[in-house]
Formats: sequence, structure tokens, C-alpha cells
Amino acid sequence: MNKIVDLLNGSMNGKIAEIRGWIYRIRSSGALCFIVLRDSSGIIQAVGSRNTLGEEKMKDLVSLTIESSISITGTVRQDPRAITGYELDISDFRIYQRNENFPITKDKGEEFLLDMRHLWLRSREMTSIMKIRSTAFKAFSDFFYSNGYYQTQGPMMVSTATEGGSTLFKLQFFGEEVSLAQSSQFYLEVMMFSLEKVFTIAPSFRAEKSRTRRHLTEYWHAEGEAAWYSNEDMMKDEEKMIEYIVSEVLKSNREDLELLKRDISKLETVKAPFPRIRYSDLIKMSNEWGMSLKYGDDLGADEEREITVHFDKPVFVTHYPEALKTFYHRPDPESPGEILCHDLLAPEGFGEIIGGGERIWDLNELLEKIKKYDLNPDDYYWYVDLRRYGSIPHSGFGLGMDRLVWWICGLESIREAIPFPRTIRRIKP
RNA sequence: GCCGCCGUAGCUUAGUUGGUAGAGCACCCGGCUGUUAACCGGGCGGUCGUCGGUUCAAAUCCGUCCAGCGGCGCCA
Repeated sequence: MNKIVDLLNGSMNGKIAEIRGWIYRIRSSGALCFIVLRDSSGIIQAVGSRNTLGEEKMKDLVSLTIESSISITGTVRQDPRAITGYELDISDFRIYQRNENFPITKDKGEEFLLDMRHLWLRSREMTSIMKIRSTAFKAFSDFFYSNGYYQTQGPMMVSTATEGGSTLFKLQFFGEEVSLAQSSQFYLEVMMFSLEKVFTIAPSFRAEKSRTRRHLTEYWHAEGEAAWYSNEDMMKDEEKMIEYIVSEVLKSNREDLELLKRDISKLETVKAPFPRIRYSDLIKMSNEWGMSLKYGDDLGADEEREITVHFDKPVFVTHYPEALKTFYHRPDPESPGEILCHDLLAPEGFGEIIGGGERIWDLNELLEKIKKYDLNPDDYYWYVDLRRYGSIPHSGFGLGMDRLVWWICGLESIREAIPFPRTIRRIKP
């Protein structure tokens, strides 16, 4: 048994091969029939002729439908007329399943394809995106493993909010109301006290009623937390991590990027270090670029888009005003009113893919912040305990893996970057 | 939550100043020895999202509800 990709490099030319997979295209012209077969490695055209196969078998072959499963034996032959440069002269075949008509044909709308996602995932576009996604997930883990981090896991059913109260998915837990995790950050902070440097890749759930091309209600959140790290230390790991993931995709998925018509030159410039811009400086710069932002304004999606087009690589925005971020961020002792945090904005208008920074590690400072944000300290007793017993400076980050894949692939919507998107109006398939 | 857009055959859609619905794909039948989401001939397929209103007459104008998409906010 051969993989299709192995028939396309010339080494099998003139030899007998057997491949199996699914019918990607089928056309017949009387005594000839052309089948483009697909497997996970690629596509190749196979040619059946009545003269070779006989009337009966030819009829069997010609009447097959898109996505029927079949194995084909034949002779590999180089032919410029074939879609991938080589084709297979069919000497024999075995049908595994003869399909009813496949629901997906050409000219399908986005909504229909989302309903048929379980079948649309077989398309060449989705296959390429999923291969790139696989590379990205592997590269993320590999990077942190080789930089002294341990992989760990937090719970997905939680009783504590990380960010705020309004965006939680509630569910019943033996009579008690609990919620789905919005982030594993607090649990990573716990694990940090034994493992020092930790990372996780887990789903996060947000019940925000977002209706944009960059939001999912269930997304894959890649988070890290590192003991003794400053904000700057954390950014250094992150930029190397992003550079590594992009370089791994460029190495392993060049053909996939080409199939997606991604401008590869836009990815080749993604090399550390990335620019770091303080929020206050960004406000000044943005006014030179014609935006009317004043200190204290949050960066909206339009502003992010406008900012990122001035750079050919991702850019860190640091030192936001305290009021713009949540309670656990550590204020900068050297710059009152500002916090030691960073967002990473992906270029070409894709915008925020990482949020991170230094965490408050002083007990009283944290307790004051909890009070100031009108939160109940009892809900956070274990998080507060971390500041009670051997507290240390530390930093962390959260990366939206789907947003990363969305940007690397240059996709229209983040829904294309995940196999089974969950949005405000989609829970199937 | 706020703002905008859309809904016509299984799918993608055309439909003029209101005059009674047209195409491509898919599907079925037939043809074709080099097709590239082939081509040629024939066939099947519509409560024009729902309910109501205006009118001699509504896919078209008005209102309602339903469904979807996008933008903002929130964030990754």
C-alpha cells in the first residue's frame, strides 16, 4: 500500500502502486474515466479505460460518486495532463463504499459549509489548515519543553471567575452552580510553585455575545506561567516561541500555505525581537498616524488594525494604564498608574493574539485590588494563599491558538482555523 | 447589549417603474478515448423565510416575527 504523496516524486514512475482513499473528482468520457483520488497526503489522477477493465468493471467505476472510498492498483506514469503531474493507469480496484450523492458540490455558501463541517473538513483547504494547526500545536509544546517548562492541566469546571462575572458559561454541578473555565492562568500560578515554569493548552469558554471574525465562544488557550520572570523576561520567551512556531510551519507546511494562497513573504519576516511600544508612546505615535486617541482610551479593533500595518512583524504593546486591565496585573513601581503587562498584536491587521504580564505577588497589594474591584476575597482564597506562602515575582501569558492559526494561514474568519467552531449561534456539528 | 445587511429550486443566484418566476450546479436518462469542480442533448425540481397590510394585481411597497451574516463593545 502506498501513500499518494509517494507517487508524486518520480521514484515510482513506471512501477505498480496501490493506493486507497476517497474520490475527490470523477469524470467520464465514454470509454475513459478519470478519478482524482484523495488521501491525507495529497491527490492524484487515476485513469480507467474500458479496453483494460472490460465493460462490467468500467460500469462499476464510472458510476461511483464523490467521496466514495476505494483502493486502486495501477501503473504510475508521469503525465503533464494530470493535475499533480503523475497519474495511475488503473488495472484493478476495490470499492469499500459506494456513496449516495455527496451533499457538498461547488458553489456552496459559508453557512451551508458550516452545517456540513463534518464533511467539509475533507476539503483540501480545510485539510491544509488542519495540518498547519497541528504543526502549530506541536511547535508550541516543543518550544516550551525545550526551554525548561513542564506541561500541566487545570480544571475546566470551576467555581471562580478569572476575568469577570458576565461572560461565564454556567452549568449545574450536583446542585451547585459552577462555570466553565475562561482561563487556566490561576491554576498555572498554583503549579508554578512546584514546577517553576509551566504551560498548558486547554479550551477556554467565554459567553460573550461577540459577533466578529476573531471571536469564538470555545477556543484553545495556550498559557504559560514562569517563576522569577519579569514582564520583559516573559516577552522574550514569547517572541522566540512565535518565531519558532512560524518557522516550523514554513518548514513543514509550505505547500499548505501555497494552497491557501498565503503570502509567505509576510511570514518570513517574523523574527525576534519584536518591537516593544509603551502604551503612552503608542498614543503619541497613533496621533501622528492620524488617529484621535487620548491617554486612557482602550485600543479598539480599528486602532489595532491601523497600528499593526505600520510593522512587518508582531508588536508588543506594554504598560497599559491600570484602569484598562483586570485586578491581578502588577503595577509598575517606576511608573505610577501603569501596569507591567503586554499584549502582542499580529501584523496585517490581525490584532491581539497574546495577553500577558507580571502578576501581583504582594499579599496586601492583591487584597486591596480584590477589594477595589468589588470581588469577594473568599472566592479567591486559594489564589490569595499563593501570596501568603513563599510568594515570588512571576509572569505569564495567554495565547489564542485559533487566532494564531487564523493569522498564520491568513484566513478570513477564525471559524476556519478550528475544526468545530463554537460561536454565539453555532453548537453543531 | 448597540448598529448595519441578507433570506427566491437541494446548493449558488437573476428578477427592470408592482403585471403572475429564469439560469448555473447537483440529480435522473442518453452521447463522448484525455478530462482538469469537462463537454453536448433531454428530463426532474419553486407556498419567492413567517404572519399580516396596501393594491385590480406583491418575490417586488409597508409592518411583524423567525433565521443567518457582518461591524462595535468585550477579549485570546
